[in-house]
Amino acid sequence: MADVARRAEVGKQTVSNALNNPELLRPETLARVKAAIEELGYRPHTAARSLRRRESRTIGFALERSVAGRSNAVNDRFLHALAAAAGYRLLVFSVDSREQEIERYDELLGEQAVDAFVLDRTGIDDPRHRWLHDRSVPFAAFGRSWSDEDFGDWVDVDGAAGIEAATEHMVAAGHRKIGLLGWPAGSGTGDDRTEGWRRTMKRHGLPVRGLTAAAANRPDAARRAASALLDQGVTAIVAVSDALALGCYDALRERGQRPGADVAVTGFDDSPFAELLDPPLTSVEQPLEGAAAECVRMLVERIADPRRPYGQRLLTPRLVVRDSSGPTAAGA
Amino acid sequence: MADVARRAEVGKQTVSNALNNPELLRPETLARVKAAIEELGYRPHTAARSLRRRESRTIGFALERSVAGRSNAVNDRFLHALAAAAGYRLLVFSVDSREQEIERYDELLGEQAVDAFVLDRTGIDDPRHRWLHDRSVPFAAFGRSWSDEDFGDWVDVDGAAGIEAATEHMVAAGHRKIGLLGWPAGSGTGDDRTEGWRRTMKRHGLPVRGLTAAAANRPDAARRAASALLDQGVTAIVAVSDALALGCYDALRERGQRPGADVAVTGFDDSPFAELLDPPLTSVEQPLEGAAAECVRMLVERIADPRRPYGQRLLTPRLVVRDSSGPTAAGA
DNA sequence: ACGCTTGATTGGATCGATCCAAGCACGATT
DNA sequence: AATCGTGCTTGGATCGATCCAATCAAGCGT
Repeated sequence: MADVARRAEVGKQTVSNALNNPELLRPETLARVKAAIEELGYRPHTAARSLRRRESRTIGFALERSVAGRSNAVNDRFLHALAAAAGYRLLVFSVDSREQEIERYDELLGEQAVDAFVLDRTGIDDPRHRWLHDRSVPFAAFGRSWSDEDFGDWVDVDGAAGIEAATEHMVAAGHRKIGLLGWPAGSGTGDDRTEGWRRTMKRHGLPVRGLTAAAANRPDAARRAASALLDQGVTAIVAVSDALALGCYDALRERGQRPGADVAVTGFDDSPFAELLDPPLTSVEQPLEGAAAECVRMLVERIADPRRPYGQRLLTPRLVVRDSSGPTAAGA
Repeated sequence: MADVARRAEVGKQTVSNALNNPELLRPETLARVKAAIEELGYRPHTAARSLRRRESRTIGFALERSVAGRSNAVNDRFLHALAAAAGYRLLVFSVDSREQEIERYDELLGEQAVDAFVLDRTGIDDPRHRWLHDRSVPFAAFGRSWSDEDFGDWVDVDGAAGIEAATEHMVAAGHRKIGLLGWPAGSGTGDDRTEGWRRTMKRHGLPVRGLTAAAANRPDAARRAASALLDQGVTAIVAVSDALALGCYDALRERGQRPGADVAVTGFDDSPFAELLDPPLTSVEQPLEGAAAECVRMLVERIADPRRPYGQRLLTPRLVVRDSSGPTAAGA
């Protein structure tokens, strides 16, 4: 910095102002300083700046060990968008469990290596929210806070609205007997999505009784559950995950039928394999980039004003229509 | 730190030594300092340490924008393992192109925010290697350096060995006419994998002529290519990607045949959906954790001794056997 | 008992950028 | 023309940990 100051024939403080409060400088001086910075390729030293400012301008994000069976590809786009957060760096650390995650929070905060955290995969009565709240650490969660005391800012995808879009799509294609393939009751996410189907059916005066089945994301269980729905004579199945939709494919093939042609099928998540299937799977795409951007926005606002009330935001996902849900209306 | 020193009744330098050169302290003093650190919950300030030591102990990793069609789930496990690198932090930043990636390198190095980089998805004549090499920036690549001048340390998965394992598995099950479903020639990775099949077939004195087909990772192209192989009367197909294996599934079903039962199929990458398929897909699993660990190991060694010769390492992947490749030997 | 060596401990200077308060120049006002 | 005020610029102190050189205590041999 001293070199830049000398070259621009100003004091070092003026260089600092040129970077942090450019409006304080006379345009002419500012230009001279900027030129010197450019010529010398000067960049402020991160550590020195953090030390003096008492902030790291870094966001921490915990990467949990991949859980088998649970789709992790979701993280990928989200992470990319998070990393693109303007003005902040992203420090990624890995944890094997919830408890370890909080331990690492403690470490990183103690070392002042991060200013805030972004949380992922929130659970029921997630201990992280309270821990961070109690210490007034800024954080934003991707995934709603499933506890009664609604600590913290969060963004989530409106699963009900996503399934609603899928169901509407089926209705518009002429289907009337539309089954829902869900997860066993009790998971907040799954119940939320199921509710989207139920309310859409009711709005259209369509039947819901006996038209739901549930299974975990395993191929055999999903196939059996889908089979049970087909036994009810449904002409369309809305699944709450792509893995479950895959079970529908299997169940249909078992009967010599074809997804899309004989029975319409939709999934959820728009996994990478959705477009690789035959027929390609219609699925609900999560707005991960939007969610990441919203997390960062909330974080920035919270850092600016730590006392503002907590905010929440639901993002509406988008239905990606492919061949598995049509093109022919099967309900004629 | 001053507080800790006061509490332990020593000078601040002694506290520093307790952390960085514990062997310099009398055991008794060390214990007293450690106790004080514990009681006060003291943690060294990252920025201050970086400033003085002139190193950040942070590794940079560029996350490229997800390319549609290309599996990104691979990154997930790799990233987790990278983040677990002992003694180093992981700074993730996002880039949209190769050129932008180098720009960001320049920025981060200028700010002294990172000490080294880990590279991913290396390409032919990758510009990053030379750029980093010219500036003597420590780096390690996941993916071999495909250029003649072999700049840089790298680790890669031995694709040929992986396909070899898959092919051997087929041979052991009694198959003799084993087809290879590859990518169009010209991709280093694809050609390497194809070579693994060829050499295994030759070693066993099995035919290779007319038993290869190629397609990109798109469902229709893959299905047609797989169909061509089936026309040749193969009893087993080794595919160089899971997406291509999916094409085999489709081609078989078109003929009323079943993967695993009628014709054996294997894929590559062990994508999350491999075990969701019906039948579950036998696939070659990449040792991503090992690759990440090896990258970090190489990086640490290079930082310790910047002049040591560049090193390379090939890791052998593991075949995950599921139902698509058996259980019945079809070659009888 | 004394000096000497070894080993642990101490205070002071330093890394690079920012904050603070004081200084200077310039233009406007009377 | 002198004074005042505003706005830009300046040097000095500071953030927290580490490096350096000097000091101090203890242990050993003579």
